[in-house]
Amino acid sequence: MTERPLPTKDRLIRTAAELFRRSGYNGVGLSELLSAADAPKGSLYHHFPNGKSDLAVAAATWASDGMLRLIAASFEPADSFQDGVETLCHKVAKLFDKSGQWDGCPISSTLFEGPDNATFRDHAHHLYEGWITEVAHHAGRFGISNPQETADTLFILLQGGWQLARARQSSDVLRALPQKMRLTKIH
Amino acid sequence: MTERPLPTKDRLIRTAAELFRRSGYNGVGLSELLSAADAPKGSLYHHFPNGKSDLAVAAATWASDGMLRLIAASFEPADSFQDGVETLCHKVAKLFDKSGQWDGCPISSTLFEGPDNATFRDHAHHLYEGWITEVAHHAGRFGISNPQETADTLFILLQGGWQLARARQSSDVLRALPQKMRLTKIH
DNA sequence: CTCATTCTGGACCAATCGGTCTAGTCCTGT
DNA sequence: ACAGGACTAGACCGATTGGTCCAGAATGAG
Repeated sequence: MTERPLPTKDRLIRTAAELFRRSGYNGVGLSELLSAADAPKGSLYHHFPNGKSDLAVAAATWASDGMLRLIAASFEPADSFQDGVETLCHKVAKLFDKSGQWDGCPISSTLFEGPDNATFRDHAHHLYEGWITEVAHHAGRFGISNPQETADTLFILLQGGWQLARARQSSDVLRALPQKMRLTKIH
Repeated sequence: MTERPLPTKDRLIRTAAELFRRSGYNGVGLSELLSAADAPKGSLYHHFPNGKSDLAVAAATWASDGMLRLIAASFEPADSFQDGVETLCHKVAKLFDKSGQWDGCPISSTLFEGPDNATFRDHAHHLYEGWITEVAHHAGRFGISNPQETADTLFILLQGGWQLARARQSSDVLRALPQKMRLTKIH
């Protein structure tokens, strides 16, 4: 086992991402968070001077980076755009199953709540557009005619599909997405 | 003006639905809720013995009924299923704009948080399937070959579209949904 | 070894949380 | 007129919230 102690800051970010995804920004108290991360309060406010909100932004960014890596890992070795879509949806479905079939989208759970802070909204928008840009890049690479719109569609299907999967407690919906996507516009 | 005083119970449900949609179940305190509804605490616990959670279920149900009426109002006078989809997406876009382009889905904001109560999850599932069943009914009525799957797709597009619209602070995404739907499966 | 900096540990705080409880008001049926 | 249930009003409660603060441990540079 790689029993790496992992620095406190990273431990905070990871557990924050996990807990916020499960219960939402307002559903997680600092005490619960700190005990889960096994860190004292002083460390939190040392690494994140603005406390909970700073940590939430960091956690959402970290989670978003993971998604970007998932997208890249799906499309880079793919033979076609449709092939990448298939792989991505499959990976997301696995992620869903591993998350206990209940957690929400890490970004919306973390940033779409809490203070109706403009910073939160803008950051969420920024992260989402990052996903879409990454998908659009690959769409263009595979010669899809309207990469931006195609990326939008995939994003919408994944978000909506995740929501329905959550309600049904089943990843079947997510696995069926590529078919819907195929019928959409990949000529 | 129809200055109907509206009974306390209904006032509680309506304001609860509104506030939960905006800030999520855990983002709204009883004090804020009660002052917004101009009701004392005693009334809440008279009408909803289990307090906040009972109220949340009632609020989500009320909001869901509104959505069911929106679906019916879109498909009943329609000339075709695709026509109904167009109308529905248009209506939802208007709703989005009227909500200040920030509120979430009333059901997920209210029930997908809070206690990881099984009751909440089941009720959310029940309400969502109600929407889908209603759409599927109209899809069948218009001779769509696979009404259930078509209804699923529309639900997914609306949920995902709403999410993206929220991030972009624009209802354009929602208005563009019918086109994606058309390309999807209506023969 | 020494000193400065970074980081940890946790006591402490006011504010707010959801919830309980009871005294009183209002409304309705008789 | 009066009885009785439906409803309101809000004081009050213990628990928990996010946040502050500082003493001290650990660390790295000279």
